[in-house]
Amino acid sequence: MRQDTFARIEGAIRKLDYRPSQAARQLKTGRTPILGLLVPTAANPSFGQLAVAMENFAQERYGYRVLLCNTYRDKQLESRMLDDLIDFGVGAVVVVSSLSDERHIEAAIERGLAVVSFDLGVEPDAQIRNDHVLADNRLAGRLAAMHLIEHGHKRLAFLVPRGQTMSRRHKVEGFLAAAEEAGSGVSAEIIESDTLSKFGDTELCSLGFESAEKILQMKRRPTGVATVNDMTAIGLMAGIRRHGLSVPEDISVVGMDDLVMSAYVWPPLTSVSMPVTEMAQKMVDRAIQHINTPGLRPEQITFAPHLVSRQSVGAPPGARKPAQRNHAKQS
Amino acid sequence: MRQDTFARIEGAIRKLDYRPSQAARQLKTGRTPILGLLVPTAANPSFGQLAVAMENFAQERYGYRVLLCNTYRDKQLESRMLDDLIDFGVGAVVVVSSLSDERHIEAAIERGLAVVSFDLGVEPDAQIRNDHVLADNRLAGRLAAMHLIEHGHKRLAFLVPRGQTMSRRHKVEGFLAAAEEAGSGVSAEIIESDTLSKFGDTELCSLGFESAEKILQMKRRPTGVATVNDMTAIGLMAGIRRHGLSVPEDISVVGMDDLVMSAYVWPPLTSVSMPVTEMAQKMVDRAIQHINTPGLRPEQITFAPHLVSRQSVGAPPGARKPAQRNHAKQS
DNA sequence: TTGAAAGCGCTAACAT
DNA sequence: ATGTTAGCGCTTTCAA
Repeated sequence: MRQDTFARIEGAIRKLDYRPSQAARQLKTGRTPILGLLVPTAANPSFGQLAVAMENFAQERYGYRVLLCNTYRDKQLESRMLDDLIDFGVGAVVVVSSLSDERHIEAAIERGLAVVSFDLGVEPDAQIRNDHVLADNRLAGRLAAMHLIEHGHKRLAFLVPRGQTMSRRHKVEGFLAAAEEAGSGVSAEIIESDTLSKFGDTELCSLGFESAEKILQMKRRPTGVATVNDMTAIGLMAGIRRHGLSVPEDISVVGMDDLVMSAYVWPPLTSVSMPVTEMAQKMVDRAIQHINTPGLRPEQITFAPHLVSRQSVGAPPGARKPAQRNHAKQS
Repeated sequence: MRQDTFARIEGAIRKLDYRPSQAARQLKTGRTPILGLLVPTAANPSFGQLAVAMENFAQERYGYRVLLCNTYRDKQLESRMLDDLIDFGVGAVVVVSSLSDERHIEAAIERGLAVVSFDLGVEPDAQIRNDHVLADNRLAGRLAAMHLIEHGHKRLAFLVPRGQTMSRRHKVEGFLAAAEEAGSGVSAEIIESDTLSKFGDTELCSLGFESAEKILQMKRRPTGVATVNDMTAIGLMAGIRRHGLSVPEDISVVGMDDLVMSAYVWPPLTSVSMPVTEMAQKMVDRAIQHINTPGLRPEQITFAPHLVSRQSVGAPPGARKPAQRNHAKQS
């Protein structure tokens, strides 16, 4: 193109301050620079962090924006959202740990949507039908158990909300496996808490809070308990205090997610940290690649978590001295 | 339309499973069922909650979806986002408390975008150029101060992050006014903390944490301090503990926002609660109304906050017995 | 009551 | 190197 033609056009653009219509462009090309993101709820800061990390990278790197949808882990809503996104011309979506049944997602894939599942493993035998980006959740469970065991705990427990996701199941498996391997006298139990409302992820704190009673009433009360996420762990610690016991003196607690806030609560929460930012970036990369190269082969990409040790884990009560309980309330 | 024609069409729709293209529809009608939402960062759970409340209502009530953008309170980013939203054909946007300068927002309004400002007051003399939905922040500040005063505190302080927003300014004004009115021996100071990074809202906790030192070194150390939000308050409490003092025995703390998590931290945080859900719904209502009736007159709508009393506020040290400090660390 | 056609603002393919 | 044109899939208006 000639210099002056270019200048002339530039001038016109400026003068009319012309901005291309995305709608028209999309109608022509069939694509729109938007990525979908389905999370249980943005009110849970761990998903909030994920959303921010994705939005940031998608924008900086590819000029894509992110359309955020809260699914409340509701299958109905989820598939309506998927449909809507397709109607908007969105080409790729990141779906965060829906409950295990994926039929509605497969339907969306059939209709041409590229989907990247977050934190949802694939059954060993099953064929991978779309990308999966996830933390090594078995390792996460294992890290939690090992940390507790290293501190001398023999009676472990793992607290999970009722709704099963694959990531939760894997965490449980890893936790149990590590306890088993520790052998001699180490026992581990799974405590399934009831979720009442469907807005499960907002009530994660209260769920942990209420589970405290259940745990404290067990005949062989555990001295070290892990939870699937930090919100639940924080609620659990509050519940334990409410019953007059303290963390970690009476019961040690380890969470998962390593929320920013977890370092500031009392006691500072020991937690299994997931590399959220890297995972977010990988998901965006994959999503865009799928848009650009239709036939792309689905992959499963796993990231390793690591444990961040703070002060919610200590020695079990009576580790040295003969068993003796401390009823002093924190204050 | 005749019965059978209708049936025939329905049948075709089903058979081809036809779904109208939003892009084409938008190109024709000039509108798209999407609302924009600009927040400092979705990683801050208070904005996460807001986003959820809006998304929920917009979808249920009007069939609109929400496009969430994280601004980091960065003017540059903010206006790029506004431009993008206009290009996408978005008709209305909710903007959460940008720093005071609103020129870029006015530019967007000029270009036909309807904007609803959240938590951003209008200067008394200034003309209202767009909708404003906000909490009565002066009242919020006042409630915090009064609560402290009722518990016998004489030396108050209010902790604010450096970046000025109108809502922060109003909180400060209310706080100061209430202290003033209490008269006799009640003093109040403003402590402005430095924010280092531009990602201010993610680091709110650490900001509170680091401000503890500043507060504890004051010659006439305050016994009751309020903060602009719960994240900062939680960080502050952690900082106070770090220096060997406890909340509320040595220093009482009151936050603002009343995050779900605030009830579960230790000590449970007393906080000024804003009616987020109602505000979110009002904003969506206004946004849609602006889209449907172009000439609509801008309004300023204020919601009253209320104080939720928990355990982070107590009597000042030495209220009964002669001054005596408690150096016991919580545990 | 139904069918036909114009045109929204772009992009891609083609003609100059 | 530049200009022209068809058509993406709808809605709206007008004709039958």
